[in-house]
Amino acid sequence: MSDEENIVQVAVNAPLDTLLDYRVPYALRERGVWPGMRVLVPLGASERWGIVIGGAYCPLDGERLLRELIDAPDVDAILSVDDLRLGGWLAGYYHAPLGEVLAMMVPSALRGGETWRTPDRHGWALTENAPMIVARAARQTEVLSLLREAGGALGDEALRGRQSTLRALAERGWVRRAILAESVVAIGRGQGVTLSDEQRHAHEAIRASLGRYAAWLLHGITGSGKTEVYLAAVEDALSQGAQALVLAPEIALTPQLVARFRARLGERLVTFHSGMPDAARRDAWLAARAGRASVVLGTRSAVFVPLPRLGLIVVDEEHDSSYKQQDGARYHARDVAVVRASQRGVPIVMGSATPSLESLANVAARRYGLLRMSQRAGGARLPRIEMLDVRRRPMRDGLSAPLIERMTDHLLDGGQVLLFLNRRGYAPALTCHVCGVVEECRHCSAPMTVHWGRQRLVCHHCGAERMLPKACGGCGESDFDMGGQGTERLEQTLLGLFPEFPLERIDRDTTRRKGSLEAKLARARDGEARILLGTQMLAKGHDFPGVTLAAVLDADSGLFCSDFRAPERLLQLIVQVAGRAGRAERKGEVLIQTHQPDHPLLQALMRGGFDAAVEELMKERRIAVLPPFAYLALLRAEARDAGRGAALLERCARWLAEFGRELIVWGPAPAPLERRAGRFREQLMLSSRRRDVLHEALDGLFVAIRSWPESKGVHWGVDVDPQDLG
DNA sequence: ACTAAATTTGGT
DNA sequence: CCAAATTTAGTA
Repeated sequence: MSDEENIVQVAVNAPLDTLLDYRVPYALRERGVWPGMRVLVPLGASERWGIVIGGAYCPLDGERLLRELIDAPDVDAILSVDDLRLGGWLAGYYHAPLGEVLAMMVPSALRGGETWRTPDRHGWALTENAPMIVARAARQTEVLSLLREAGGALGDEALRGRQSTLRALAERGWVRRAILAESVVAIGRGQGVTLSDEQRHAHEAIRASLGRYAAWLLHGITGSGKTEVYLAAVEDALSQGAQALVLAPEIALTPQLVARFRARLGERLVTFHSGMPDAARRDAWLAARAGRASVVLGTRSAVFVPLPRLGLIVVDEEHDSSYKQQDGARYHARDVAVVRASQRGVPIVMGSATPSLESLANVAARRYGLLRMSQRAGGARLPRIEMLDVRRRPMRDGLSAPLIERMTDHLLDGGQVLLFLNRRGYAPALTCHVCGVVEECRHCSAPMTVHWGRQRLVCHHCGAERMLPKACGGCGESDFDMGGQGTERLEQTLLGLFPEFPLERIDRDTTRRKGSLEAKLARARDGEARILLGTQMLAKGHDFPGVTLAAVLDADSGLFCSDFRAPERLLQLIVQVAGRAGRAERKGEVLIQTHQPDHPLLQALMRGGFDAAVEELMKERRIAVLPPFAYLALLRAEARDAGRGAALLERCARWLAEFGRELIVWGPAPAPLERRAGRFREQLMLSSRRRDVLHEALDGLFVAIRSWPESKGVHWGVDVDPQDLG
């Protein structure tokens, strides 16, 4: 066939399990079409975008004619061979369609028809003397930081509606008109920073591994100065002319990390996270791709930012579960980062004060090197952790008398107090005191949370809201019981107990408005707020030097939970919380309220700290054949009517039985939240000590499922290495 | 995902 | 009984 040379395989952005072949039309042949290029293709009756994977030499057998590409607007491939290789691994490992994976690797502003090589794009650029903030000019400060985040310059289209602000800034000489292809200002290497012995040791190990693949776990307690090590290693990479990729869990939650990187690396740094406008994300992505930006600091999705001269990857807080994507291709950014480092032959540094069991197991298996830092900068001491046995103690809305006493001591002593309660709202349920009916979400099989301030019931799973009922729907009486604690109720209790001490509640409900989190954190840091109350949110990566007492109000909820990772998360919370208390000269205290003081995990923690507690968790995981001693995949099935999902998974379980003892199958069982958003959810857990067996089983199973009648009308999918089983 | 085709539902 | 609603198959 004479057309052989002019046929390409395309990974179309659609949930297809194969690549599709297309003919290259006459008009596109001269310029050529090659792997990594974006192409617009006909698919059924519509048009879709895809990425060229390669040439095809053996098109469809049979006489059916291949269809032609509609367009290939770019002059060059948008994804490099390296990018395609990473995407190929991702699609295989997470069992996601290649076309969807590759689309995910490209920022949304470049996914459609807009061409990305826009010569002479006009915009605005920062000048050298632009300040970080402009006093009493929030709009100007915002524009300056937008420009800074994008690498120093942004196109007009990304700055629409800000023309008057820009004109004001231009008059003061802080911004100027610019053509965007030009390179941005670079500043020199940071100086005057002395590393401690531990930091120097870690830094030297990483430096010695530049230029080849090596994986490092930097296990450093809070305050040991991990960021300084990252910065030193990044500067090493930059001085060799390489680029660096730095991942952090929730960039919006860690402005301090961004500020420190920005201060040291200046305009060579771009940030990349989901809170940025599409145009700014595209510009940061293109700046990295063109080599104009040397360092990319971003969240999960930044793991795909193209870096032609990649020399180092850093993953901060590697244990954090927000690295796991929870929909679509359910990838884990830390694990993708390790694969990327290995494919590109560069070192990766994963840091945490509370490493995941998976990473610790990789250290034990000698796949990762361990770098430990156990000294706190400035000689600050780690706080004492104390268990508070609350059995038979009088409780006042979740606060035991000894805790209230201890809080009083610390507050009168001038200290700050930090309280954790991992449940927002007023009360976790509204129960009729007469007939016992619990107000449930109409779409989920879960009780709705009472939000007193808004006088509403809110479903924390699907977000549904309704008015607080005046009378019980079952019996008509209006005598309700609101047992249990949420942060909103605790706030009221604390306002009553300690009216003279300013309080700051930090959870998703009180930080919804833009900038309110920053404002609250600032009040917490500078000591204006004396009592800090919040959810998980408060434990992540914030420094509160004035805190002398921290308390975990309900440890038991982490000890008895159907999710096998809950105890690990509780341990991480306690140790992270401990790191927040007493960082300055004052020694801190950590209190853990529990009804289970004899629980082996808590006992181990008291006896031998984090390491002993980890050993305890490892023991349990080994016996139960759970990660890191086995690999998991969760098959999910969702259907409008009950039973159909289970029927499909039932057949899957039977089919998988052929793999024998190498593969353990649990279920099918209703998902922890059986009914969610109006659909019934079932799941089947697969576990194997051998990763290859698990993946082989999944590959075979998917081919089989598509031919089964049970799969009709059922939404099904797989989550490889699931984080939470919900 | 999107769309066209096939099948079920449902109202007069 | 036919039109609307819902499910299913296929995409090169």
